[in-house]
Amino acid sequence: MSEAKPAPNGGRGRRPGSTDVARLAGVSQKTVSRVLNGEPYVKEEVRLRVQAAMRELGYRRNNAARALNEGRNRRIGVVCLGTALFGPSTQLVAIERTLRSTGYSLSIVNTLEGDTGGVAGAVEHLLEQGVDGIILSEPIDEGDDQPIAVDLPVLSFGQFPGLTARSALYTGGDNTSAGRLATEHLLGLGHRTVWHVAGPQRWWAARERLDGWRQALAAAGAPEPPVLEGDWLPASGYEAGQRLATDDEVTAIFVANDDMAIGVLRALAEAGRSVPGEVSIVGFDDIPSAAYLSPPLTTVPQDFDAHVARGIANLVMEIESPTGDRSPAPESPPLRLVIRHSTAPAS
Amino acid sequence: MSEAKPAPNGGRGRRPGSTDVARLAGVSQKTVSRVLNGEPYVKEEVRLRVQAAMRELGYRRNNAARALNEGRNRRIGVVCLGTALFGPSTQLVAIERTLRSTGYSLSIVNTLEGDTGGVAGAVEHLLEQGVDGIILSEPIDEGDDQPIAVDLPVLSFGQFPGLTARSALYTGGDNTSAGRLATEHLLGLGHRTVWHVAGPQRWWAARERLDGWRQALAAAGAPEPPVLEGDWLPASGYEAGQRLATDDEVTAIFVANDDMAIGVLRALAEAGRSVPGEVSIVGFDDIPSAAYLSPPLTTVPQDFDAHVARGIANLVMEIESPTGDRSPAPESPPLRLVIRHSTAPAS
DNA sequence: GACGTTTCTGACTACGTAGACACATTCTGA
DNA sequence: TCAGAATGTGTCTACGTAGTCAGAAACGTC
Repeated sequence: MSEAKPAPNGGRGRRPGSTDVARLAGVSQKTVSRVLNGEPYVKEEVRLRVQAAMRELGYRRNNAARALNEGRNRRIGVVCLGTALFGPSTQLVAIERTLRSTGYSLSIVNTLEGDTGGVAGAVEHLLEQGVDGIILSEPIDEGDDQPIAVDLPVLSFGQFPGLTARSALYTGGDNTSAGRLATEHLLGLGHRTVWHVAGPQRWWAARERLDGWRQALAAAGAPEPPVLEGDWLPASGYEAGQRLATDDEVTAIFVANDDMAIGVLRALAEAGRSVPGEVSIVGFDDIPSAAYLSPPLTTVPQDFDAHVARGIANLVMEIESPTGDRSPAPESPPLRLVIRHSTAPAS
Repeated sequence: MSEAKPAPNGGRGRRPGSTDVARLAGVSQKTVSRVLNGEPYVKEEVRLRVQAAMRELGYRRNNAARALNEGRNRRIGVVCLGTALFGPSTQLVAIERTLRSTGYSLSIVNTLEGDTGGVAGAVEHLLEQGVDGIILSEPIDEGDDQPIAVDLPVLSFGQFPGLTARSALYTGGDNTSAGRLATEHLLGLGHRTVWHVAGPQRWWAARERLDGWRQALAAAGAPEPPVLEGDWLPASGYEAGQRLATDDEVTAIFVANDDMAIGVLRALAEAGRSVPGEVSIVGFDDIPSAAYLSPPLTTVPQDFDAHVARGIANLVMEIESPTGDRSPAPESPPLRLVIRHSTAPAS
């Protein structure tokens, strides 16, 4: 063979390392490292020479080597659920934005249905990548989950049963209070009671919203109608709406997210029951289209940025100086209700 | 100080490495490596002993070391736009699913508005992480972008001007044909012409859909009304709808995504113009709630899985055996139109 | 039983970075 | 002028994995 022995990398002559920069600048590799990390005790003239050499070679620090040397990757893994739902998607964007400002990189893994091990499998995948911390984006409780033990800080947006971690942090919007708020709004309009189209009860957020609804009813002494459970999607809201539409007793419904509320609205419209004339509806999330539905939807907006920022701040702190402390009780951001035209006083 | 010198890692006595496994199993580190990689020429009995030792120590391969040794990270970076829009979110989920089956890990970076350098900055961030390939999820053309040069394979879902890469791959749904399809449907119903509420023209997908609309009009000899440009969100659709509602000539509208179509529907409803009685509307995306709007929306669904799968297959192939070839002309998956109740024959 | 395979195992090494430490040079103050 | 600090630079090394190569052990064949 006349060809040179193949380089271990792609084939293009090896990417330059700090050694190459050092040679070009006429200094030692260690000095290059110093310049790279902005350490003191480098003569200004040398610093400039090294920086010029870096630019000339198109040098870029090798993160694998750095990670190996330091024993950490500056990387955080997020376990998502593999859906394009508004809440999870918005939260992921917030996570990325927040994380980037901390200097950590972001790996994501989805737990797909039918996936071996579900969350456990996803976590394992992240551990193999060598992440320094893990975020459980939408903790769900399948019931058949095997317990998960991780020797890393874990941030969970909702409580996750069966999780043992080096330190388990918890943050999240206060779904319970939000559910209570939505229900109280409807009760305050004079409705005898409020029906509830819940999210899938495997989801922590769905359970909390239901709890809030239940609390509000109990506090008002209102009877608690049977719960209808959907899957967050409009189709399931539509089905629930069809059933509720047949019952004249139903005058107020709290739907656990806006997408399902769209389905409920449609079912009521088809059944000829006017909103808010005969039935009042409150949604949850305040998706961008909520204001443009027929009628515009009264709903509870979520402040993802706030609780994501708090959670990640805690997580990063825990990674960099492990205390093993639980995160402080999350002070919830102020709750709001956006009142539009899908709710009206009981007739 | 009486405490032991701090270990370079978090503090817990160092994570076990292949050397520790080797010691426990009474073999050399290299043999552990062989077992780990399923290489032949390891006596069955030894293999079992090593595997037992791995389990006992909770051994997990150190990926940083592996990456350093191999000169590649088995990692692909995705540049997203930092929105929770349906299309991008759905596509990201599809990317994760597909990528995982190839053995690559996924890093994501958003290009936030106001971010230094936009796409260029995001790409730089990924390069620093040492990714082996890059995906531009929603290529947009800001006009003021500095050109981007990368010595890596890059997969772009839409053409990205100013990109120079080791090999630039391109895949994407055929937005042009889809736009034509939507427009032809409306023309076929007897409408004299079709108005268009376009997406932001910085987006490749938005430009393509507009092109398709234009082509269909031209082919039918229909006059081309002025284009209204939105930002994908319902609010912008609402504004466009308000303007269109005042013009009795408007009997058919192709809206570049379903979210904006929701806004258009709302504006028409408020103006007392019935859909589809007076005005027909076609959306794009087929979001889950499209079937539950009032009226249920006729729309063009996108097949993300198909083009993501094709694109990533090409990208991975290009990473593992670089040919520098352009990807073959993408054979588009069959286009569909979901006809619901927002379109009707012209009166 | 001598030879050649095939199977199996280990020693040594590179990968790129940054920490520990040694040493040289310059500066400061008495 | 000299001790001692402050400043600047280089050498050596560890980090954990897997490639290269050397060689040992087991097997078959005439």
